[in-house]
Amino acid sequence: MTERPESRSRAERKERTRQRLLDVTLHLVTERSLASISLREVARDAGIVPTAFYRHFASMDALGVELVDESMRPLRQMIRDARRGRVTHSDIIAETVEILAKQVREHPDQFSFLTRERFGGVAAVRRAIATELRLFTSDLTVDLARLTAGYDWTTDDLEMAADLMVTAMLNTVMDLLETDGRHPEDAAAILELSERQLRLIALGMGAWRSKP
Amino acid sequence: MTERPESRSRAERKERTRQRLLDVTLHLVTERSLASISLREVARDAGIVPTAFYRHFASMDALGVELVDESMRPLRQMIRDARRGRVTHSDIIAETVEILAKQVREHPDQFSFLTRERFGGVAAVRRAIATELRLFTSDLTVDLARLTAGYDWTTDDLEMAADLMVTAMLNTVMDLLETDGRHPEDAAAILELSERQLRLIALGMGAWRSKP
DNA sequence: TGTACATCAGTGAACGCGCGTTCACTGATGTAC
DNA sequence: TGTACATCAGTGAACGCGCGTTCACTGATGTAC
Repeated sequence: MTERPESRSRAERKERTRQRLLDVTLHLVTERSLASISLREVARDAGIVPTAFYRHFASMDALGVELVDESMRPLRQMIRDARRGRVTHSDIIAETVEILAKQVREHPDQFSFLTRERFGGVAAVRRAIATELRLFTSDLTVDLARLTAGYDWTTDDLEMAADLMVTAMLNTVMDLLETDGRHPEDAAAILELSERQLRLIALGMGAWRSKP
Repeated sequence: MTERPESRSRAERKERTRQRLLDVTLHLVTERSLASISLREVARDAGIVPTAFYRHFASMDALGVELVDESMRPLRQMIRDARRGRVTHSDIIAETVEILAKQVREHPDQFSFLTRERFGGVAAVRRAIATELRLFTSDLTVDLARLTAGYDWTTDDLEMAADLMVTAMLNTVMDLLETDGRHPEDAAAILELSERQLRLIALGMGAWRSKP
């Protein structure tokens, strides 16, 4: 009845090793860039011999691209939370920043990886992140369209505003990650700053329609 | 009368080699991150033997910190241009974006280095860039204070707005660098986007004072 | 259920390579007299 | 101006190390009969 981990199927064991490789790399990448992490180092930390790495990934770059997918999960979860949140909270901006803070707190390694490698050395990884962020901006544009229904905003203008908001939020994420979690009062100040910035953008949007 | 380069003084020759090391690294860093560039590679490209590198810098990290100083020069020039520009141009935002585009066009390697290593692997370099950017935001805050004289903006709020503008402009820089200069029409679209975003922020600032 | 064979995740030795750093050196430039 | 010595940017051999990748392998798990 009670199976010991060793008795799992070969496929399960392989999947576990693969996941360990991803986890270990994500952990290493919080302190140094992906480009400076070696295949041997990752294999060592995952408890396998370097050559066994190739049973799972063709190269560290390939692993990096997989890691983008995995790291985007909390971001996608964030969008889902945000859309649900809007039903329960009267202040959309405060709610959004709260959700952002929660996701960063719960998945610091993933956000660290994404913001760090966004302009890092590996082209394939950079491209994968850019694509995912564009999808994120897209979703936000749709939400903004819903909120500004009735006003004479063009899709292009909404996209522009969404892009600015995503930029501001990514900057918030990077600031949050730099506080290291050792100074909670710093984190609170950053979140307050972020909230004010988003509010400033929202005010700008309110004034926008009266302009040509 | 006409001295050949070989006849320069020892101090001059040393300075030239040092500059060559910095130039060569800046060029290499546009394609890969600083952390993945080797001392030997830099020495090779600069035309000296690896051991001679130590006559100029204690390590690649030390060279990186020097490079921050050097790369910040176009940014400082930008501020000077922007302040002068305000006398000659009626539209501050259009002028600012023009100046930004000009500086990025003229010094792509420096901007590439700064935006890339801003969250890169070398802690000392990251810190040096953060410090310089904070000074940049400071200067912008002073300018905003001048522009909003008479309104009831607090310094804290001005700093918040300046921070958002700097964030937006850094994002513009990164987008510009990604177009590679091969598609001038892309660059024009990015600059138009940037201008609209800054205008949105300015509108927000106009509406801000009527809020608590 | 038992047997014979196939699969394949992980092993371990070996390779050639570029790395950072040490060291004693060379020879042109600079300085003191 | 000429000579004797000091300085020091750059040289070249050497080192030990970790790297990515190859290869033939092992032995537990899976499959066919």
